[in-house]
Amino acid sequence: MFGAALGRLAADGVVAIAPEELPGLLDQVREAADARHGDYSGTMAMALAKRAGKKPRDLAAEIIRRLDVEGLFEPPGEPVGPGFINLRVRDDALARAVAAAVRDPRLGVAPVAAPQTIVLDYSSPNVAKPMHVGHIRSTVIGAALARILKFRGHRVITDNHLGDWGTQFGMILWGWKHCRDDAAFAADPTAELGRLYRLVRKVADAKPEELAADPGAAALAARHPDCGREVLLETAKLHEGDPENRALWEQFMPVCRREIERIYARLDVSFDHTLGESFYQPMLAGVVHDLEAVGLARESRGAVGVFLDGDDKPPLLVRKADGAFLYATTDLATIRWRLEHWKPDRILYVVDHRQSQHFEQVFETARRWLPNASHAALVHVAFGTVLGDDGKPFKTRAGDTVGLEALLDEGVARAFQVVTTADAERGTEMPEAERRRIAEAVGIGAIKYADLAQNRTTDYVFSFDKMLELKGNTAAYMQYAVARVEGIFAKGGVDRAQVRRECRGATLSDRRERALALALLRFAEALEDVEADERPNVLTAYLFDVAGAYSTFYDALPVLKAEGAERTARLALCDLTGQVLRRGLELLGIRVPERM
RNA sequence: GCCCCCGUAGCUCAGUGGAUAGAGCGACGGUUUCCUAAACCGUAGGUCGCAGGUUCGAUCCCUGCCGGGGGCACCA
Repeated sequence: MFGAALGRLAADGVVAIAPEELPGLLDQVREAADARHGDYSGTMAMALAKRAGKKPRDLAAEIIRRLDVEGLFEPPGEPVGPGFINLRVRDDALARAVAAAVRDPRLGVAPVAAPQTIVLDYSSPNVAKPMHVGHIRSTVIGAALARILKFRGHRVITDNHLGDWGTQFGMILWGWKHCRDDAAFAADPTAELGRLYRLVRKVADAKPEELAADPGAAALAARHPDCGREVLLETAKLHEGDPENRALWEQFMPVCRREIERIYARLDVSFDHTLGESFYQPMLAGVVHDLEAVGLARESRGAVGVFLDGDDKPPLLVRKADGAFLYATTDLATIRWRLEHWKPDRILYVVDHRQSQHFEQVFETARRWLPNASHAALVHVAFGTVLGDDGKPFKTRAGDTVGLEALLDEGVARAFQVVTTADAERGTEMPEAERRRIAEAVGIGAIKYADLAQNRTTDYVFSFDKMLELKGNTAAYMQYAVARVEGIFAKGGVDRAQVRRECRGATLSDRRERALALALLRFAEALEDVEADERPNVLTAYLFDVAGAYSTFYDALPVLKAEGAERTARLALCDLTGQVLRRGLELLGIRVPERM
């Protein structure tokens, strides 16, 4: 619409506009900052005025003169302020859009015009150690992005790049050989492997303050002063194909996998593929060889590295002096394999921001090494560190971290308390089994939401109290809005299919109806913005907006007691609200109870 | 020493070129003969770290400085 107007503007010789700057100018039509100014406003007149040799307001008037609002907007009035072109969506257009969206399975969200193949790499825990709170961000953000991109119409391939081949297995192997408890392993293999990992890690690191706090580890460290080196030896033996270590690895892997699968099930997280580091192990020697052959990598101080920025800057090491490969080697092998087998347009890595330099180096190396790498966008979707209440990083290696499962349990337990209290006060007498189900959805939803709602680039202060708060900007607020929608349909015995059929268009006489309708129809914009910079918090902000608009609407206007077309129209708004919130939460990986 | 990220209301954080900078929590004050008050409405609270620059316009872009965090060859 504006494109056509600007085209006519150029054709009429008012101002020259190059075709490539058109998208930028059209981007200058956006949601108005203040509802009093209308629904959307265009600001391109100010940008173009100088070049046109006109006052911004006069140029805005020229644009308005050439604007065909196509029945969607009220004809714009005079330019406002320095040259804003304010637009208000026509009520009848808004009403028709609501009627169309309410019976559209995609809720008015058109699939992208040019679908891409996108590989999404997220979660990627080290399977030898228990999952803890530090794993939640990559897992939850990655899974949400996967669902959103898929819904947008892309071909999404999710891949869990498991850490199943590194030094942490050397620790378990060493522990198994020196201090295993067979009875404990028989009873609970996961717990025993976890114990071994934590114990050996302390002994191998031999940090005085840690050992002082753990007499058992200290005694072991005293007997095995060379533990650190021996652990690396065990790792190297595994990598070289030593039969004993290989057999133990085969024995441990299913145990470790079962453990993380249980947590994924509880988080509603899944993957199309789980190709861990071990999968690429047979290709690593070839990777180093290739890099050397094309002159990218060379030997230095016994190791082999890729020197990207001259000899002064640290290289990207792909082989250690002892012959072992590093995670850079694996990452490069992974990129090559993915490009070859999946031919993606984009590969997204949802990984801690502390690894940004690593990814810069790996991506740059891949681009120089693999000709087809330049056709794919390699993107590090970085997120901030999970901090404790004290503001210090939640380090796996620090010892006493919160286990992920214990965290989920606590969230659910707190939610159960709230559900039970609310139920008692209200006298709804929900059976305990239902209250447990609701608590699971609300508790885990709260934890996921707290993570997703924050801009991923900033550090994330983990706090039970904050994430389990069930009021305000939380999953529970949205879930509650849906429950109130359901309440209306249940109470009124209303047939939703009939409402969808019969709705000819919402009557939008009240500003609160109008605000809700407008918010509901911006779903597609929100999802588009999420994709633009891989930020799920754009979607949480949007859903919070919708839920807020609905709460205001719900509080002020009767639905079931309304009559005729107005009743149908309000029911349609309720129905669409329920559908948008449900779909939005589903895309974030958050369950929605029928009532709460 | 080099590189990256962050400094916005008492607290936790959105917003990243546009009109009077927003939300949640906390504080204070209102709303329930009415579809779930886990709600709604209102009030108070800000030199957007500091200083320059670019721009018609800067919290947002550039430069410098101050403060905080992180990373910088054989862990991942």
